[in-house]
Amino acid sequence: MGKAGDDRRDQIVQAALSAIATRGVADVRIRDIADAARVSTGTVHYHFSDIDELLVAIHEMAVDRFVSGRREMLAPIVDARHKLLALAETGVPASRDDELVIALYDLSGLFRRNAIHRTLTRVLYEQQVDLYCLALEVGVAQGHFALGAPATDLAANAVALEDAYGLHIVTGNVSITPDRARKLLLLHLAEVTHCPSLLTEGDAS
Amino acid sequence: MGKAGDDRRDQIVQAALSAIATRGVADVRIRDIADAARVSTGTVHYHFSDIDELLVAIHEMAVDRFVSGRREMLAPIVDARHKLLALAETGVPASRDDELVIALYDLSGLFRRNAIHRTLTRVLYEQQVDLYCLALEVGVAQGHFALGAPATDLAANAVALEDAYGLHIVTGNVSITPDRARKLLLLHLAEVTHCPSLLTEGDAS
Amino acid sequence: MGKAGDDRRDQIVQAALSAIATRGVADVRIRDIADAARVSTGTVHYHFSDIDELLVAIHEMAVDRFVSGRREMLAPIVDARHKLLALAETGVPASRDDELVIALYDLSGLFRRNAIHRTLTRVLYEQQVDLYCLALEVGVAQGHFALGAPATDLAANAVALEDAYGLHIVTGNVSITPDRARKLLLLHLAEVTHCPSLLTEGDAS
Amino acid sequence: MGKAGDDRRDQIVQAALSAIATRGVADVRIRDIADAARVSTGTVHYHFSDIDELLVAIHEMAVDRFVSGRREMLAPIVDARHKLLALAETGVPASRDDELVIALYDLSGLFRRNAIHRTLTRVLYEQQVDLYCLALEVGVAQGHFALGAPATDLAANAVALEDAYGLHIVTGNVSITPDRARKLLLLHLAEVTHCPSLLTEGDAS
DNA sequence: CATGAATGAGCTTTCATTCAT
DNA sequence: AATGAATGAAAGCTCATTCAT
Repeated sequence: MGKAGDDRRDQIVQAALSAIATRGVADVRIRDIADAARVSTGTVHYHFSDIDELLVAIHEMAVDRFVSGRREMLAPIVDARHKLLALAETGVPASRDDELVIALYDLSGLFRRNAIHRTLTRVLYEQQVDLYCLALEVGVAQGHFALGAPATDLAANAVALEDAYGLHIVTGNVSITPDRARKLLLLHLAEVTHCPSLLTEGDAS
Repeated sequence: MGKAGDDRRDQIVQAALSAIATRGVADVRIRDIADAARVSTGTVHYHFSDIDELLVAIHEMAVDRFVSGRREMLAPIVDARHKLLALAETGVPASRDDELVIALYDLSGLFRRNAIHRTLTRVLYEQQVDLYCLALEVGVAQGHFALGAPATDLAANAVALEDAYGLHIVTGNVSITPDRARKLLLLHLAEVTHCPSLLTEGDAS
Repeated sequence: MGKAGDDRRDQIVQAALSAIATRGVADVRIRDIADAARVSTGTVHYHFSDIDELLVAIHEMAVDRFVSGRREMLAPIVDARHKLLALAETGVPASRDDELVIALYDLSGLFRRNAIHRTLTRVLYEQQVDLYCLALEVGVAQGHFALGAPATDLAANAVALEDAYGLHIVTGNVSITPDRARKLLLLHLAEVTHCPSLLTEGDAS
Repeated sequence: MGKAGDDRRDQIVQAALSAIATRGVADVRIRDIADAARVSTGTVHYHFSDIDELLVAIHEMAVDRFVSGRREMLAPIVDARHKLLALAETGVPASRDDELVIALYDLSGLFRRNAIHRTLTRVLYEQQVDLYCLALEVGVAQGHFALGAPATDLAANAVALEDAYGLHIVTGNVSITPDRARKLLLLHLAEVTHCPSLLTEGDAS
């Protein structure tokens, strides 16, 4: 019983993510979401009492998926340099059509409506920082990296770069292509870790 | 006649900026803008036949003001280190209530509605990059900085940091205070310019 | 089978009466009735193909219960003065929470939707008049009452007083408490029957 | 400015009264009211932020009109017997189509939604009692009436009869015609004032 | 028989837009 | 130029009703 209901909820949330990526939070209508989920508007309201509840659910899902996605990707990698390369690879949206990333930026703008959006945005940020932090510290332990500042600070900057370039890419800023964004991120990482091989391998990949 | 009309237009644009900062683009209504400008909704329509025209005007004004503001601030400063410090100082919103910055982030999200918003966002970005670029190159010429990568790339990263931290600050992410954001930005600048004095003076200020 | 089905019908009708008393006919939803009956909305529809059918059933039950309740109460009483006292006692709702009475007033307002509600309201009224009429005529026969007008007219007025005060009580008119309503009704009865002992015994009870 | 706006408000309230009398509070829609007032639904909302605010305004107007109408009618009448006759004449709706009375009964049923409806109903009741009270006391002073109970109690009963018969008339109870209701009310008044001439004159009118 | 997820017609409400003043 | 009352299209939301299970 709960299973089927949850499935339908997930289906709607997933459709809503897509609808938001397409139209933007400011312009998305229940009907767009219903259409994308192939259900009626009544069904959307049956599962979410109002639109804000749905928006929160979308934001939660998006954050979850982004966080767990990267964490799982990172876990099996042993060499910290490869961890960092993998982070750089996935930290920048592959294209301006990355629905998850587009929605994440849009939803963060709802912080005025509901504080949960603020919290989710902050949690997402902190999780990303933690991922970078871990990779940096492991790299130091492995003797690959030498840090000139606390790992936390360097990690914070790395995530900030991801965030900013991600925003430029999804808003279609032609100055910033995914490739260039990734290169600039690696440039930063190579510099602060004093590990030039990041650049070489980054190019190679 | 044109003069008075322009004044009224400016008044509305300024009020709209404030209204957007308060309610968010997604939720702002003509009525909010009219209220903030102390005029009627009819007057808003008299000066802006459709709302997108108004949003573009706001975006243009915000970009203009931000760009020219920083440029003028920077012009009289001779020492590149001081230029950089000044950039770092003003590149991060002083508080989460910085209406200009809040509106700029919000308006960039309208790129789907009208390509002008995309262009304006890109122009803003490039202008900021240029400012940093100039400061870096002057610093090299003055013998204060030694760059390990093209000035453009380093400038791009600096602006990206500004952008990301600005977004976190205005959305109320408590992990990122203006002070910490400024410190992290300076950390980056000191590292890539190999000019540690940026940190010292940054602390002192 | 029919037995069990009738039980379920009764359960729903009873729940609906309660739901109407709580929310008012104007605002009651099938969902409220289903909740009160501890069944699903589907079950309500299974037993009552449309809502008006249910409302009629509720009205019928309420009228039946009210009429038969008073009739049974009255039957074993011999002395007409006690009959009248008993009528006065039960003719006024004991409190503003009397669900049966609340629902009866509310349902009478549905006369526009379905003429049966009009008929039921009239039948209820006439039955009450008959009860008073009988008591008055028995009292005359017993030599306790002397009527200055036809028993029907006096009975009509008595029921009218019951109705009006009942309405005030259930709508929460603080000017009219159950006690005061009963006293005013007895005042009227004592006067028209020229039987002052009604007042004395009324006070004593 | 206020004048025109108030006129439009009054027009809508008046139309709403009519619409409620026609369809019942439970079934009336904003569209019905807008149609009756010959305006758009938007205009109704422009003047009344929600439907409850409008319902309260209607109730207030109905009570005002009913109270002041009877008070003005009564003022110039000197003889208390004529006052009473006039009250009886106007206290019972002339027909089941009396919009003011229909609406008053319907609106009193909204006490659950908003306590103002309860208050208004009570105020209406008390005003009517005051009117009867005055007439009774004047009659005593003029030597026409001899009361066997406090004027307040007798007045309360008179208003209760009005209320009950009014309700039966507007709900279309064929047992109770306006003429019969008036006769029964006068019967009561004649009895409690010990002034049989009320009946004679009542018949004559 | 009973359920409750799903539906969609129909309602209230919002709000950009118009226009007489 | 400026107003704000009025509009009505468009949106969110409610809820009676259906139907597969």
